[in-house]
Amino acid sequence: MAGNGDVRTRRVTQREIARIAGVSQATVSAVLNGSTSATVRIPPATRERVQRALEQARYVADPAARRLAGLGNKILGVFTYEPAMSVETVDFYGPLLTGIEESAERLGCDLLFLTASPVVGGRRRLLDRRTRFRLADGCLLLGQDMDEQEVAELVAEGYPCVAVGRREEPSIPYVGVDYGALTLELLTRARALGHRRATYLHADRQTPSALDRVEALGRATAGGVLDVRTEIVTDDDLERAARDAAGRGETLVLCENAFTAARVGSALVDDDTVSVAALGETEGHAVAGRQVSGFRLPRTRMAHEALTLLHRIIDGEAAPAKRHRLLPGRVEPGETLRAADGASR
Amino acid sequence: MAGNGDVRTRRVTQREIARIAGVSQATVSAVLNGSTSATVRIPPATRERVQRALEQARYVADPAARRLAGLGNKILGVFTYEPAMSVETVDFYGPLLTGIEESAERLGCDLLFLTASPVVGGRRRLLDRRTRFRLADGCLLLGQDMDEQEVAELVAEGYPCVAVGRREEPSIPYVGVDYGALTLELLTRARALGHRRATYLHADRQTPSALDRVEALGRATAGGVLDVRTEIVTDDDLERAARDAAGRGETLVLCENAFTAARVGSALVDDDTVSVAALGETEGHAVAGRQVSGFRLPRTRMAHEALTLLHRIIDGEAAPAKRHRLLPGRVEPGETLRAADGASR
DNA sequence: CTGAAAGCGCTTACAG
DNA sequence: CTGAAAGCGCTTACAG
Repeated sequence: MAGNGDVRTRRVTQREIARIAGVSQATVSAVLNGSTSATVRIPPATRERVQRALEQARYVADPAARRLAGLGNKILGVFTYEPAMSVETVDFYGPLLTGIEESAERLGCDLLFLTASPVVGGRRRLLDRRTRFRLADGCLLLGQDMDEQEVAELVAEGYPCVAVGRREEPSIPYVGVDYGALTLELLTRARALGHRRATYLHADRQTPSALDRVEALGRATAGGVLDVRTEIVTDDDLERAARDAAGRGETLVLCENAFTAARVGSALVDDDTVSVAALGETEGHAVAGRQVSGFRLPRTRMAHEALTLLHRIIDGEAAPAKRHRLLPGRVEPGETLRAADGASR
Repeated sequence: MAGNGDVRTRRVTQREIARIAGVSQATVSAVLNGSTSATVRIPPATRERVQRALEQARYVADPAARRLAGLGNKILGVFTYEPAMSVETVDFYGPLLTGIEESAERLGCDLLFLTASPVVGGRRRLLDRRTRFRLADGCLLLGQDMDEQEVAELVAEGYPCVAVGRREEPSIPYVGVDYGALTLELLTRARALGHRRATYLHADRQTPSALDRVEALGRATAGGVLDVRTEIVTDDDLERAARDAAGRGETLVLCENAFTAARVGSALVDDDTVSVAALGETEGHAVAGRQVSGFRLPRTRMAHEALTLLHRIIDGEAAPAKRHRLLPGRVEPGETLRAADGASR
């Protein structure tokens, strides 16, 4: 069968090293692994002889064999529910990938990107016969639209995973961003600028971080910070909904992300009485030359923390209580959130 | 030893499936592998029973065991001599990564990024005890500054590799860009615009593609297309060398890449008599709002072709003659290469 | 201190 | 048609 042929390459094994050094294969293994067992103490002379043979023959352990024998390989899996390096998604994934690569290098780990997993219904299947994450010591999970049940199964089996982004399912370790705190901070700022009533336009996604934002808006309303109406809109309805909000005399339209905020901003560009802000990363997004107000998310750091957490879990060093982290972000004041009276900020 | 502990997770094996289905483990393997041997013909009834057990127990083959048993794993290694996903290098590697991910998905392969290999003297070591590319069926090699000898050793051992970028060492398969043809095309264009004498400022790197450019310039000079002087400059000397060229009455300064071209362009921005062009990718580079003249390189396609070639070599399907490919690029006319008389193009 | 042996999960001739 | 057996390269108790 093509693509499945014998790919063994002639290479140096421990047996060969043993022959050269005049010891047993088990001794070579012991030298390599720093004499694990307390009983095993190899005399310096033997050790050196083996080391020399190792160097000379350029021995490299076969990771498959190590793995099969029950050892870790310092390989971390990366599972993305959608392509991560494509032109469309690089905005979101790019900073994460930067952090992942950096951390992997620092931790001395290789990265297995599970690009082969079949895409069913627009997202990759994690639990599939063809998914090979088991070669990795553990796996990082990236993507908005994650099947938490699947991940929970994996975790229950004892396989180390860490999600990037908050998860509901309590068994799943994650590193996310504190959208609740960011949302509240932005609203507080809006209030200081004179805003009293706002509308949040969203697509009603049920991801944890989407829910965090809605929940924070509710708390802000209840707490008297700002009176926020929420409205579920489709993509086609965005501009209409924004104009309606303006018609009701609201002075602020909040959007789920920079893209929708930019569209709303464009639709209201002639209306100085309405501000716009996104409850998401807005770097590089502008309306009529004005930086969109919103958040700065520490994406590279998230990746870094997630990989570090994964590494700890693999090492059995992460107490369950430390498996959930929300990192703080920063509010980007931007230029589309202005004073409520229409004056420039 | 931390980080090296037992990472086996309790999982379903063929033996377990065999027990459920009431057959031998070997039969399970035969069913899974589509009855390779001609002698093996499993009756539909048995096959179905096994299939059901496989589904029900969510069997996933252990890639390490498959590998050890001599089969391919559909894992392609990616070795980059420098970080590929960092902010500094994403310009160069980004389009390559896009192509790599796409192709891997299409080929049904996972990607092993060898981020763990130790960096010695500013670049990653390929042949090192810690390098785990052997887990992959083959390996893609990315980076300007490649130790061809090392790679040749790997190839000689029978390990499938493909380099991105032309290589001198004839045993190394590669997919590169035809810098020679691009350089000639740009010079021909310059001649049509009235240029007769130019200087090429370069750092005297000895990479194959750097040499291709110099060689093409030599041919162009010998062939009477354009009289090109070449000058080796350090980074600090760039502006001085460019002004000298102008002083000698040359009308065109050629640079190695868009960054140096932009610097030269800035230094000569007041001098309408001197044009600037880069013998490299210039997308997104401008001087005083003018797109830098140069090349458009098919980086995504290169990655795609390289991965496809690697896949073929692994399958034993690539005739040695087909292991070297130079793809055509496109000359980007840009706005910094103007008519030699200083008029706008 | 060191070697022989079992076992990790799989494939692949080879007997029945 | 199906099972028993050897072997891939490694680790790890366990005997000597």
